[in-house]
Amino acid sequence: MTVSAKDSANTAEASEVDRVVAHRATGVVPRLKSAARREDILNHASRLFLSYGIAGTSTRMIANAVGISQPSLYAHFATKEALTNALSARAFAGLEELIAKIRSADIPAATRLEALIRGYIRFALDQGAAYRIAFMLEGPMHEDEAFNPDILPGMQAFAGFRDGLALLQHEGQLREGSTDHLAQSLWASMHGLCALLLARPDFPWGDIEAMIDFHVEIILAAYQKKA
Amino acid sequence: MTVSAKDSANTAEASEVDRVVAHRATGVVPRLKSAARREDILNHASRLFLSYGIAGTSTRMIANAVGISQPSLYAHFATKEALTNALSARAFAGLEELIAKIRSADIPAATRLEALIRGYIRFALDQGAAYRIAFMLEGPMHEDEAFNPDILPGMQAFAGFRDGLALLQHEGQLREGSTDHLAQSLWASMHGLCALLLARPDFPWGDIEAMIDFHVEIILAAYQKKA
DNA sequence: ACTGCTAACCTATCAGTGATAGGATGGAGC
DNA sequence: GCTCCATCCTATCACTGATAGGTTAGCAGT
Repeated sequence: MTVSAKDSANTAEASEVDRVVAHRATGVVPRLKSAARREDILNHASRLFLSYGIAGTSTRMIANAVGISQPSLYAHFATKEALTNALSARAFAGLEELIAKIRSADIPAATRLEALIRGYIRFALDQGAAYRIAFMLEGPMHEDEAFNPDILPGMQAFAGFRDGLALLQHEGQLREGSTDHLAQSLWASMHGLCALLLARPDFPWGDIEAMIDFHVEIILAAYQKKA
Repeated sequence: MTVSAKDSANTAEASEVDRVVAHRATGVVPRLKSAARREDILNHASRLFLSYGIAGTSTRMIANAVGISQPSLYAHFATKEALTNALSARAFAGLEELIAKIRSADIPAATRLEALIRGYIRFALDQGAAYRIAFMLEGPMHEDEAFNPDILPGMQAFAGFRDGLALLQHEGQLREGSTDHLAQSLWASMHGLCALLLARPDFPWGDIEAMIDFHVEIILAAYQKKA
């Protein structure tokens, strides 16, 4: 499957390569300032990751899409992993913003928990590639391994989420107990659905929106303060 | 990080390579019947996956560990993916058995749900490599893609889990509603914790066993029939 | 005990991958 | 017009998964 995916990727990118080469010949792919080129790379990588997966997208495919040589990528990112982490960081900044907005939003406290949960799930499914990078890729093998600061963005977003829960708990909207335990447990419940939907889109889920609604209702009831 | 992992893998395996080469010279690595060799390969691959990850374990590392040449692996498995799937299948047969045992166990119906949940979580954490292969690797990119029959073992285990829930529901132990929705939602809740613990062992989880207990209690209450 | 066949296994090699070394070049500032 | 340096390139590396095709160990039949 990996092979066929790579093959289809190559053939699918072939026309794009031709186009880019043609552009190079006529000088249409201009030199860009570092920051702009960096964004350019991230945009193309993001699109390719969605089509061919992260492992299935080679640095050469990204470079071809951008219209530069493969080694030129390394002027902006030390490794392919750094590139994926940067992509993840950019996306997670959006989630952090969303969570902060919900946390201080002018909506009833009673519906803020649901807004947090639905916001998280929507983000994960919309930004599948970034979400995979932060929370689903093969990371360190042993728990005593050094904490990788590159995936901090995801952790920061989670911290914002936990703070939101702490506030809700203070307002009496969340059930009692260790806030850390509650945050991690709720995180797990949300992540489970997102991760399975992303990893196994071929599973017979039925109506996915209905499934999400069902799950959200159950975990809402589970973590909300008992009436 | 991938690079360092690979490097440490190579150096760590170096002594083993030497040992194997020495064995070859004296003819101590014998020819094995296909089935035995296949099990041999799976055993070594399983061990290596735990240490270096799936992507971080090359076919040459596996072959060296077994004591055969790298191409010889392809007499038993068409691709590396087929090898990992076979490994996953072997492990999931154990989960299926466990679930079937719990389903028909001579324990009170009231505690059978908890047994199912704890059995699933324990299996996922114990058989981390196999679990990753079945439910956490980058799979098909689009939901309309052909269902991959190689990961059937995981799906079969889930089917057994769903049947167990259907029985519990019939006995009045599970809350009402679509059994499929309930099974998928509960699956998601369990998977979320397992997936996060496996993917991010470097997260400050605190006492992991306590975290598991906390999560299990919450989802038990969420899916059990209301008293 | 010899022969022959087949499964098991090997070496050599392939294209593709992430990454590095070192040289070319074009545009901004004097 | 000249210089300088950020930008970008070609050439190459070690390693990966995978394939082609030849070698050999060991068992079956005589």
